[in-house]
Amino acid sequence: MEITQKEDILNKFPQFEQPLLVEIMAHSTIRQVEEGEEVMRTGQYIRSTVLLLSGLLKVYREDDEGNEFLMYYLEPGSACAMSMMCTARDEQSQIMAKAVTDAEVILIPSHLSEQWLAKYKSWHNFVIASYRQRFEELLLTLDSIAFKGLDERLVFYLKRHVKVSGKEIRLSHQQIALELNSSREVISRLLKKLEQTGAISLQRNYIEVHDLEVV
Amino acid sequence: MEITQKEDILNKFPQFEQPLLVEIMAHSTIRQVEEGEEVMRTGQYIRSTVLLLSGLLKVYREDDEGNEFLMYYLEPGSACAMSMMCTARDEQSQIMAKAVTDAEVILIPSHLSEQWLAKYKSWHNFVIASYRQRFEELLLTLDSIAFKGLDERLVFYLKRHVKVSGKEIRLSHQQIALELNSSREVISRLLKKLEQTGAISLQRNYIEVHDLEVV
DNA sequence: GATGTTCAGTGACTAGTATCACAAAGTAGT
DNA sequence: ACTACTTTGTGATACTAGTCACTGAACATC
Repeated sequence: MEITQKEDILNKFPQFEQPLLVEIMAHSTIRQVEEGEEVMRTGQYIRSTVLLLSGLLKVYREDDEGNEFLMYYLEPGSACAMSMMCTARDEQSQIMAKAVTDAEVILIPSHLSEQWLAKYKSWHNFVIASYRQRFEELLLTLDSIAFKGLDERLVFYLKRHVKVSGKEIRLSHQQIALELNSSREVISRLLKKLEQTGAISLQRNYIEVHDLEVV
Repeated sequence: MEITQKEDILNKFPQFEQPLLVEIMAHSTIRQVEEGEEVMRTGQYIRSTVLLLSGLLKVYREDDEGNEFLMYYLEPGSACAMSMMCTARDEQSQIMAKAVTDAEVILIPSHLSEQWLAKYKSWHNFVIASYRQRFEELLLTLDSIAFKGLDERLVFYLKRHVKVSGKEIRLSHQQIALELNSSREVISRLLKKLEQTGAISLQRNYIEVHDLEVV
């Protein structure tokens, strides 16, 4: 069991040097997360750095009235940037993270991930790269909300979905509306339009993406 | 001259340990920036970490059509998080930064700011804290765009302005409209409404904020 | 103080999105 | 196959914000 897990970690994080992998194995815990389960909640205190080993997480923001919007997805081999920034003094999470599929996460105690920054070059690089990637993805999300109409945002959303989980999207219009902080009817109408151009085809709880570039 | 500057730096960054201040003095350059001047452009390669010594910078995002929206302000004693993330491999800036007032910035060569992470605890903490603060501010901006109407966004904008440069706001409606990616007429109407509630009073190129909490 | 320029105020219209109400289609359980 | 439930489709309506066209006020320059 331990050996398989270690190999798994090595597979997902090949850039880590051997001694770091050993430390990860020795001091971190692996947690199984079920589809739909919340990995992190707004306001929750963070004591661990979260790495994703398998599955898919969505990271999103939620306001007081329960509205939400998607920030980005986390794929295996990546880390929750928020959990890395909350190291030192028991800070609170500003975001929500939920498992889109069953997933496995590695939890590394904050004080260790802090130490490793100085100790392991590969860890340090990984952390900086994670910050940067998340920041950039956040900027893309921001752009799409600030500058684009809902039609373009929907296309952007679908494209992102295709990238992380393929051309067969199993979501109801309601779920999509929620993640874009819009309403079901509007999403239905826009999807219908996309179907008419031939970019996608629609069935119940199912969207098949043909070509979103032509739109 | 050098001595004054060194004391300035110490004043703005009291958390830095003495040897670090010495290094900053020795290896960084100070650049005077005039009001309205661009400190950083989207797509520009970044070779320095930027610290703000005096004045006020606005950091914003711009799209292909020249639309923009404000991400946040940088005040003296803070750093451009983007410039810190672009260390290693000559990355490009994703953002614009412009001087709102005359300003002085410290430019630290990227390779040094990288080294200092391991060498100086205070630098390391400063960098992490900067990431976190910018990330949080960005999330607030994102919230206001995603969840709120323009009226609330305007109040949010005015509040932020009061925080960084006081209750007397010397801006035209046009400039505000630009930063919120809206149009002049709409901003004029919303400001008028705020004036009617007594929250602000309006004159040409001038807004005096009385109390934005009541709104 | 006449003139040109920038800034602000306002009404009319339009486009995009949200909301409401309801119908139709698909799915699951019995 | 009947029922209950979920999902999708669609028209009518309302609201927010953007656009256009124009007016008047404040300021600068000469």
